[in-house]
Amino acid sequence: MKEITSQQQRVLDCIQIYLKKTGFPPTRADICRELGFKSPNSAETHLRALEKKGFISIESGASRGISVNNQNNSFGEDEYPVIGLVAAGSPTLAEENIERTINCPKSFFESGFDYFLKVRGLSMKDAGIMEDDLIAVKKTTDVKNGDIVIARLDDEVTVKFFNRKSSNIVELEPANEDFENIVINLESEQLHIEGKSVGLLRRN
Amino acid sequence: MKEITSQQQRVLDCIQIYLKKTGFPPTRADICRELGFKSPNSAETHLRALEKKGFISIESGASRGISVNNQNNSFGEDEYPVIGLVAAGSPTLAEENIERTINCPKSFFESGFDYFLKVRGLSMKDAGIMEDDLIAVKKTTDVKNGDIVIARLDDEVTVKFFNRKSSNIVELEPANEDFENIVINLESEQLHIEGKSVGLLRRN
DNA sequence: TATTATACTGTACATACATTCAGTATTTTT
DNA sequence: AAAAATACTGAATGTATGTACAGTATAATA
Repeated sequence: MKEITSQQQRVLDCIQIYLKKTGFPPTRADICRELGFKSPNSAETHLRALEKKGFISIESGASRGISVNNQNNSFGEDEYPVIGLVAAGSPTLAEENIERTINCPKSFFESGFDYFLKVRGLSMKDAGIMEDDLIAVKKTTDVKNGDIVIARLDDEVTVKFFNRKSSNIVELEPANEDFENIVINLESEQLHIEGKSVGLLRRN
Repeated sequence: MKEITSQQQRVLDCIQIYLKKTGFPPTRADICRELGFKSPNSAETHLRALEKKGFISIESGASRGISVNNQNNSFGEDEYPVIGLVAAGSPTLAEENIERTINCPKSFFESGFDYFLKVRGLSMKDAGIMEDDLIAVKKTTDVKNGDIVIARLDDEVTVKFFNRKSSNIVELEPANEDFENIVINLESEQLHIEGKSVGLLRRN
């Protein structure tokens, strides 16, 4: 996506506002009226520039044939992948790990998020995380004590409470008395923090 | 909103699919092509019928000037109210009970839903429902044993498992050993089923 | 320095489109 | 039994609209 000029941005905004207001795209004349242009060709050239830069698509010959391209990321407008909590291996966004995608507004979980993780087992049940729940995961290594983190030890991926005991000792704590704390000595073991939970989605 | 005929529904669906696919509404000719009509007037009359019944609006003279009216309820396209679980009184959609609204696709929870209910207390914690969780509630009285229902007894509203023991006896079962079952004799007590849980949303 | 992109005005024209009129037939409502 | 709504075909028409062509001017690249 190339750079956009301020005037082109005005035209793009105009299209989106018009769409929201009326439900269909503007004509060249509509854009001129909204932005004060006196020639339909002013709108035309801006539209062609926006098309060339990939911000919009224009259906040739069709009246009002403008559509705004909203593919900001590779997963469509608001499509987020659902990844199964595989016992071995990191939860990657590789296609073979994606069970499906869920359409969900970007701002749905406060701090933004990157994907859904489907939970296996009941090790976090006292934290209200049940089997097959979808955890909204934000990819980050910046975690604090008490955060629910997605952690990888060797090839094992788990969801647990994070608790740094000292500079070298981290405990991963389940929320289920049937499970035991995992104590990790960072000097002898490798711990990867894949991200943290910023929300949860359950569908009955 | 008046009744819609099956053919009118096909036209309405056609408009929405076309919109999703192209980003702008169809022309009369487009509708004919999609649905196999041979005269643009077939589309025209259906559009006028849909307009008359309030399903769409038509901007006179404008090409592709069709917009779909999605104000089924008073909360905008995809805005769902969040209602606090008030100890007394039914969870109504009265404005004073609405804490805020959440933007969320209509199809987000499988069977559709009507509002979010903010949970108070931990009586359902073993079912993974924690304090301040938002339960997606579908307004219905059609509940089965094992459903998580929003029930009202006198002026008390609770979330519990539903269990009909006999034609006159219903038990509302918490998911927490610190709480006890509520046994209701329908002959002597009034039980209102406000709806049932079709999902859950938690935001950290 | 030449060229390309940006940012317009203004005119013109073919066609994409909405819309009306004239029919036919079936079903639903009054 | 009459009237109105539904569900079409087919033809005709005015205009709404995309788009090309001819200019002017400034800023950004090469």
